[in-house]
Amino acid sequence: MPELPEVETVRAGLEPLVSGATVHAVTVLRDSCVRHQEGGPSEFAMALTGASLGAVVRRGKFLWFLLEGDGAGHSTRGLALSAHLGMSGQFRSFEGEAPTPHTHCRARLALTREGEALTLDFLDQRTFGYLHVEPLVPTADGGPGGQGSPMPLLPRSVAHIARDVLDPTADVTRAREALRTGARAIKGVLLDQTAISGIGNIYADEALWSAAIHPLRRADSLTVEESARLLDSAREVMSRALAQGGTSFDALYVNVNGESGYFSRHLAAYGRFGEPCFRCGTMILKGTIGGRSSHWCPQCQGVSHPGTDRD
DNA sequence: CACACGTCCTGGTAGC
DNA sequence: TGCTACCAGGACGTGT
Repeated sequence: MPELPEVETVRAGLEPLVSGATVHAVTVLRDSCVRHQEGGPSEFAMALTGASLGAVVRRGKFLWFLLEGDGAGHSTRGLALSAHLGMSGQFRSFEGEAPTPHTHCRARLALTREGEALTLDFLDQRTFGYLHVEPLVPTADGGPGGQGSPMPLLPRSVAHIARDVLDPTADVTRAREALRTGARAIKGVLLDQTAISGIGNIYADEALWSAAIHPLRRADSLTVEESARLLDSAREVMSRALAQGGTSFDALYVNVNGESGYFSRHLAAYGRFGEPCFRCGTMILKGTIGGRSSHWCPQCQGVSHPGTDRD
C-alpha cells in the first residue's frame, strides 16, 4: 500500500515526465475512479482536455498535478488534477504508441509533450484510489502547499489534511501536541491524517515499536517526551523507507503489493506476529485496533494503560 | 464535539 | 478440484 515514501517516489518520478505536457484525450475506463468528480466522467474529461500539466505536488499520501493554460474553451488556472492511490493505485507511462490498457487500468490520459505522444495510465486493482479535477484553495498558514509546490495553495479536498511527517515546514511543536491530544488510542491518532499526515497502518506499527509505545495507549497519556520520541521515530522510519524506496523500484512502477519496495523493507513489527522482537526476543503480538490489524511487542511496548493496567 | 465503526472493492488464500 | 467465506487496506460518512 502506498504510504508517504511510495507516493513521494511516484511524485518525483512523474514530475519530470509529465510537467509541460498537454492533455488531448481522456478515457475513463471505470466510472468509480472519478467518483469525487461531481459532474462524473464527462466533466472530468472536459475539465482536463486541453490543459497543460505543471508541477506535481504531494502532501502526505495526497498527490496532485497543477493545471496550466486553457482547457477546452476554459481556463484551467486555479485547478488541480488530484490523485489518491488508495491501496493499490499506480501510474504507468508509455512513450509513442500505447498498448491496450491493462485490466486494472481505470483511466488513461493521452498527452503530448514536445510533439511526442505520451500516455499516462492510472491503474488500481482494489479501486480505493481516485482522480478528480478540483479548485485550489489557500493554505491555512500561508505556507507552501506541499512537497514540490511552488505556491501556498492546496486542492480543496486536501485542505483539511495536516502537513506530513517529512515536511520541513511542519510545526513540530504542534505535531507533538496533536499526538498527545484526545482519549483515542495513539495508533488511531497516528492514522488520522488531520493530526499529522503520511502515516499508514504499517508505518504506524513501525513507529510505535521503534518508540517503544503501546498502540493502545491513550493519546493524552503520552508525556511530552514520548510524543517527541514517537514523532522522531515516525520521521526516521519514513525517511529510511523513502531512501530505500527511491532506489529499489522504478518510480512509476509501484507494484500492487508494493513488491518492488515493500517486501524488501525491513519491518520490525508489522506482519511479524509470533516472531521474536528484535529488541528483546519476546513474541510479537497481533490484534485489531480501530478496525486495523496491529502488531506490537508486549514486553518493550509494555503498558497500554499506565498506572492502572499492565498489558 | 469527539470518537467508533461501517462502507467502498478486489483478489489472494484458508478452509471445507 | 471447486467452491465459499474471509481478510487486507485509506479515507470518509454516519451513528453514538
